[in-house]
Amino acid sequence: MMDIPKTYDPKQAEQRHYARWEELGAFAPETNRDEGAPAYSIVIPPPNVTGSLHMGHALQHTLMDVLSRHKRMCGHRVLWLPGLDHAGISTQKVVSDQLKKEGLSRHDLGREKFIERVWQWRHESGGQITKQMRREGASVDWSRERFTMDEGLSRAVREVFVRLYEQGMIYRGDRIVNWCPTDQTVLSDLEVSKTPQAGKLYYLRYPLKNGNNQGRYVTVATTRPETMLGDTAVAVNPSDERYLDLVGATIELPLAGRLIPVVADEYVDPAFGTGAVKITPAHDPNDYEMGVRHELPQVVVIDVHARMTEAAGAEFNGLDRYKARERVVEKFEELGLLEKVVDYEFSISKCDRCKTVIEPLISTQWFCRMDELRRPALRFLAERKEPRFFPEIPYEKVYTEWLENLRDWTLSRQLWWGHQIPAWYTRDGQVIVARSLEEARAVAGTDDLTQDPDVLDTWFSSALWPFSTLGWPDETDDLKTFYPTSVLVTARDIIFLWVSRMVMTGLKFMDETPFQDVFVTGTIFDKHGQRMSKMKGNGVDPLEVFDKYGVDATRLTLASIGSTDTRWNENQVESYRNFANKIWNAARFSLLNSEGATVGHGFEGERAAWALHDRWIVSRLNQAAQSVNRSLAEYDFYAAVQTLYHFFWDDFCDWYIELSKADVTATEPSPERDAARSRLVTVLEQALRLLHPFMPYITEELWQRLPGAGQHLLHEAYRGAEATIMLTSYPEGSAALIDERAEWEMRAIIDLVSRVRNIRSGINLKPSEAVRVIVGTADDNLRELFGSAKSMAQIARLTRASEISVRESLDGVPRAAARAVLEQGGEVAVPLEGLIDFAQERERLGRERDKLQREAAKLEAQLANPQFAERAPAEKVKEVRDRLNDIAQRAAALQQMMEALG
RNA sequence: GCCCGCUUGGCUCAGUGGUAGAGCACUCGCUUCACACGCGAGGGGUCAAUGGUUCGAAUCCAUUAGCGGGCACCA
Repeated sequence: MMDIPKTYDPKQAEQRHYARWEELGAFAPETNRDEGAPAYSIVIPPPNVTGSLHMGHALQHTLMDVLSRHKRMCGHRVLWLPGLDHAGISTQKVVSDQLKKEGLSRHDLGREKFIERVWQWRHESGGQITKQMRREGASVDWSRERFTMDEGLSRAVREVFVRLYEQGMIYRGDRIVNWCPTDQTVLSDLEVSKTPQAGKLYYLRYPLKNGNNQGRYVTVATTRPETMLGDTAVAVNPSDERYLDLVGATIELPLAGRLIPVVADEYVDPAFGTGAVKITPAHDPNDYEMGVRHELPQVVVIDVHARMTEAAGAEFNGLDRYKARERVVEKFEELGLLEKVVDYEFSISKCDRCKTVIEPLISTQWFCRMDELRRPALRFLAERKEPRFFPEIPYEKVYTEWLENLRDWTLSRQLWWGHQIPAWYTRDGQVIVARSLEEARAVAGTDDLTQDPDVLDTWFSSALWPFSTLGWPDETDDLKTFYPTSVLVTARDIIFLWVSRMVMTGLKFMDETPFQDVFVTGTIFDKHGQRMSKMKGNGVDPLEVFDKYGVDATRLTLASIGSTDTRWNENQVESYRNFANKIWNAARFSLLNSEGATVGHGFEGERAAWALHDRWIVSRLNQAAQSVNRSLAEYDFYAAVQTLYHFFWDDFCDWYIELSKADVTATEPSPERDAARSRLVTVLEQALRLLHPFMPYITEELWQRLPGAGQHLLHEAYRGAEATIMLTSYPEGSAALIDERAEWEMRAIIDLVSRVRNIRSGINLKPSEAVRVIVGTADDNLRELFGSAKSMAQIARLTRASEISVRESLDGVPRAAARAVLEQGGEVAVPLEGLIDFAQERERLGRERDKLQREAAKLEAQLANPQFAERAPAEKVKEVRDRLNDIAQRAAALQQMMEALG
């Protein structure tokens, strides 16, 4: 306690406390011994096992940790469950790339060996992530850590798949799908994104066959000429008069030589292009639909590698799709069938992961019908507002609209890493969906089965996360206690991919929404407003920020970001680093003067007998506590941080510590000194508790050093646990301890002190130069307040005054004095013989008076408006009238002062 | 194309009907016995524009502009 450094070193504290908390089991819900404690649970959005944590993760984790620590201190049985996602495509890609460097492909290893290799990587990479989370201070229960490929979760995946299949909601079939030629797998609609593309629109002439149409042609417009080789019709709108006579006619498809019909379909927009559309059912989703409507054949001319097939004709067979495009256009030109080519901007689907242009292909895949799943989700939102979105705008609407327009979900992926689809095929093509090979064999009556080689979309297992992690399908205690979870905290880009699907499966299998609230975090951009990304290399590494400013300061910055989109601003972190240092030094002062002090003491006896600043700080503390609790209940993290920051810095440091100093630093030991010191550490201890969910490390570090801090301070639910601030009770804020009178009185003192300081500063007085302060006020209460020996000593100390005198007015004060009007009534004068520039002083007073008069004029105008008195609430009218009186009084006082200056 | 959000001091952001706020930056003065990552005192904004509703608008409505986001099967 003798040698507390002047500067807080975050690293020290960060290294010590996390390991201890973990050892104590303080993160586990079992630490709570209160049988009746309400449960509070959060499942973490499992980070991809391939990734390292970025600032977005740090943001989410900070918010979840604040909530968890807060609720834990409130005595809830808290479970924050950590885990990782196997991230099918990404992970397979990472490991494949590693193999590539060794000159190998996954096929060289074979499926089994490859998967072994992925597991190996999973352990290395996963360790990095959990290490980072520990650094963040995340109070997750590591004993319940889950991975989406764990046996338990895999079992849940199979169970859900089988049940949905049995109910006809999962089916296998041929459909046109999004195919990524690079990743060699199908993708769901959510895994492709449309990007604008500057391209060309090619106008191709298709000659008509048939007798009387000889020599005529139809022109179609297309962005993908190479697909014409797979055309099986041309469509026009049935109401399009230009083409009325053509419906039913036959076209001789150039290059292919195939005969194809002209069909009529409402889908065609007569206003676009030529009003005639080429139809390629095998390679375009819309054409596919139209093909089904008109029973058109499907000619597959592009394969899974985006190369032309044999069906495209010998001349094109094996060509890359873009090469084929050039060739087709050349050919049309040669044949005189290329009408024109125009520049055209359109959007194109790309694979989210590798940015390859998607090739729509017809393929046999597993799908999930969403209708029955989404209906309850929409109903729960409409009828019960579950889940509740924070912020409600825009996310509730975005979520609803997506659910309303949902289409079937493509479940299968042509990968090796993931949950292999629990479907087996007999030699004669029978499909058996079962929970295990044994079950499948029993059903099939044969051992001669082949399992479907495909795996499930990663998001299929994620969709079950809130209950699969708690032991489902078994009815475990955890499931009963912690489902549904309390809140989900996540980034907005996975509301569809993940949140909505969890809601749907939760309602389907647990009959309850998996979380009451969904808090959507903001997005952190770089300082230019660009999204942070690995590719751009503009990301800020949380670990570097931790190293530079400390975890607590970073957490405070992140907490105040909350749901706001914001540009990363290091200055903010620096200012919170300074705040941490302020806390450190406030504690340092308290500890350097703590002999004889005990936390929890010093506030004995009638409150009315306490000193003003003690009543005041207790009032402020309780106001702050109430406010923080209220803010957290609404997920208003920013407000909570602001409250804590200003309570600690402004109220506690700037005023309370200063006002306590005389008593606390008395050189002679005395019961009074002990009591004052106890009060100081008691308030500090409460403040540290309030700060703890946001700044776990520094608060623990300091709390451990407080005299009298120990097990007896723990929340009763944690009785018997080792002493840690983590398990103390969170100050609720008691209305009974809020003292309006003390706050009014302190405002008067603060105002008086500030006025005198302002005067001192205005004439550049050295701190060492003492002044005389004369207060004049007709208010008995104020005279009593300022005139008490205690107050006079404190005011003198804070204003560096040699003498304070309090009177009924400033009459008789020498002309050479700087004066100011007090907000709560009365005036103050500081005699400054020889130091005062009368003209300058008059000017200063005049400026202040003018300002008041301008405001008074506004208020007068308002009162003069008869409509105002008539229509505004009486309470408001009175408020304005009172304020006007107050301002007028002050302005008059200023006027008098100016006159007194001569 | 449709839908949504944002626009507040130099910067990053709070504020959602009744006196414009914070942090940083800036100016002045301070080695005042916790802290210069500090202390004290200041300056700075017609709240994007226009119109409307209202006794009263940064706040509600409409339009416009700029920025950002989501959705969409227009070849």
